[in-house]
Amino acid sequence: MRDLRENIIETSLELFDRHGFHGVSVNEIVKASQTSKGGFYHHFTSKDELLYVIHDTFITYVLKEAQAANIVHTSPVEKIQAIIRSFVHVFDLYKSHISVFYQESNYLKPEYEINMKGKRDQFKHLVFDVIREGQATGEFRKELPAEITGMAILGMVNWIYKWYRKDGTYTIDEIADVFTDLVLHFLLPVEEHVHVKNHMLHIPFFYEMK
Amino acid sequence: MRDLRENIIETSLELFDRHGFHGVSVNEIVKASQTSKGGFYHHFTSKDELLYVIHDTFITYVLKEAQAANIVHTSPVEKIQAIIRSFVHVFDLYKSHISVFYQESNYLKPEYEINMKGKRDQFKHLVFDVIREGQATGEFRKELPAEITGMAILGMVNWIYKWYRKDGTYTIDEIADVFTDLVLHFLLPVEEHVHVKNHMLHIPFFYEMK
DNA sequence: GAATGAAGACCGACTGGTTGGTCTGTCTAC
DNA sequence: GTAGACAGACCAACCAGTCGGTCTTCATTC
Repeated sequence: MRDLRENIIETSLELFDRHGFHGVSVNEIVKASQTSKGGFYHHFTSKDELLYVIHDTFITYVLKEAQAANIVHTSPVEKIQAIIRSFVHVFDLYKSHISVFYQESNYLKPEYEINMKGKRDQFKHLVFDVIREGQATGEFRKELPAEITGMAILGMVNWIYKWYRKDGTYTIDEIADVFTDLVLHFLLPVEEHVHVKNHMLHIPFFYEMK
Repeated sequence: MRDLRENIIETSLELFDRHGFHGVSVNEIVKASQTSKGGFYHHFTSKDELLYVIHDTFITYVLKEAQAANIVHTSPVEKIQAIIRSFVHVFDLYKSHISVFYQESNYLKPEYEINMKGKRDQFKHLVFDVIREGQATGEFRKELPAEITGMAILGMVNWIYKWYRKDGTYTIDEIADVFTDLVLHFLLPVEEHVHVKNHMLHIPFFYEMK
């Protein structure tokens, strides 16, 4: 029980993940964290603030990773691969944060919500921009509407929180491999696929199988 | 105010969509529906049952559509197109049902939850099976793991509820067009893309543009 | 190096308001 | 006259948050 604040966050995370934000009362959090009402409200101004802190932790991480990938790499093909890879990996690190986030984010008080929405939008537009950039250079199929295609990517990755299990059949790396492959297959023009391996950051695990 | 039961369902749907299941009390539902506690509990045994009814309405529809598509069409390419198309279209019909469903389904009492999970799993496996079938006939890329690929499809489509607006830039038909195109691009072997138009149920709207 | 005191960490009984659900009863239709 | 449809006062449970108080830590003073 080193740091009570951290302890409360982790305990609530488990509880929220299992029963949802509204399925857990402050009293239950307090009991599970082996502290008291006083202890809780000493560290958080409200139950809502706790929710906000959970959200912010993970979304700040995602955004930073994506921005880094955007700077490190130059070609859109590499960028989109790196973004998907790091994005998918976040689910390994912050699975319960993300579950809570998507299940409860619409209950956030306005003052918190504005902050969150900004970061989410930044990330979304980063993805859109990479797609548009790839279309401009001719590396990606020009006929695809960038917004719909972008939302397809965000959707398939975000949905991971619903089904991914750390002890499941596939590792997060394998999922990242497949997702990157799927996305490149629909982004790249058909003629380009012959050369696709030259662009690849690494060869997906399933290319040797079957 | 013909049928009070229907009235209550539709009113709550609007309220839940805006404030979430937990953000709306039975008293508020009752007031908005211009009835009383007695009226409400005459038609529903609990607030949870109302949630269940909302869930069941839409998921039963999705499943029926997909099963029909699975029977009507014979080739996996056609099947997957039809399933995606009908799946995407559900968001036009049942947007608020679906929002409530994904935001609150984990609060469902066990007795309701079991029923729901069964139908969801049926749908999921239907998608998996179509992919495996296509791989068996050689129409789809054999190297892709069917489960991950299937979850990618389910994810991108399910995510629609987060961003689709009836009065948005793109119609639901256009979204279905793009999604079907994306999916076929990653499912079909590269060599097959030259012939892809022969398989297509219809030409996507964006193929003529740009 | 003992005494002082102030600030932060934490405790838990308590409160005011709300919630889902009940129950008695009335009003209508057949 | 009986059964379903609805009304609305009522209730126990519970909830997030408060507040007066204690215990610990540690810099400051003599």
